[in-house]
Amino acid sequence: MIKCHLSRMMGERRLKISDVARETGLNRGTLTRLYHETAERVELDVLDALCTYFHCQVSDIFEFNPNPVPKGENMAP
Amino acid sequence: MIKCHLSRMMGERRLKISDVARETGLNRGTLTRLYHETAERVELDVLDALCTYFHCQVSDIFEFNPNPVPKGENMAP
DNA sequence: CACTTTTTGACCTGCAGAAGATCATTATTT
DNA sequence: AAATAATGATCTTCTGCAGGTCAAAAAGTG
Repeated sequence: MIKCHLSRMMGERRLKISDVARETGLNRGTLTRLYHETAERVELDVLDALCTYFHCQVSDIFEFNPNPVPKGENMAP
Repeated sequence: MIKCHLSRMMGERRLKISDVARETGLNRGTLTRLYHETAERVELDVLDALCTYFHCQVSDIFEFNPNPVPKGENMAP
């Protein structure tokens, strides 16, 4: 599965969704979906804006995990 | 800008669009758009299927290029 | 070479999901 | 406590991929 690390990247920088939305101009709903990993698609413009904003690569935001965690494990609150 | 390396990855393996479409089950139109970099969004399912198929990471397929090539340059044939 | 098969690009319609806006609830500030 | 900000949820609109088809181009075959 594809894992989105936006929440981690924001956490490391102590950023709020509203901060990123304001400073990137991206839609807050879009960021919320990426943050909570409920997004099922990504606009390349959005990915571009995030990479620019975080000065990072695509791989810092999206990671392919060939070994998804089995259900019910690693679910610490 | 976000660069898609699908054409390079396919070229290295001498794969045709129809090969990848057949073997991944992905829509040919979708692959054509990624191949020619006319796609403006990516379904995460599609990205997952491509990473699985090529045994690669997201960064092998998508790259963020903070220094896009100026118009009219590097446009060999 | 001509003929067949495969691949490709282009186009169309339907539809899934992001964009954009709004509202109620919850945090945070003052 | 009151005011402000942030968030989650929900709704409508709109963009562009999925899926299909068609004609042209490429590759394969006798």
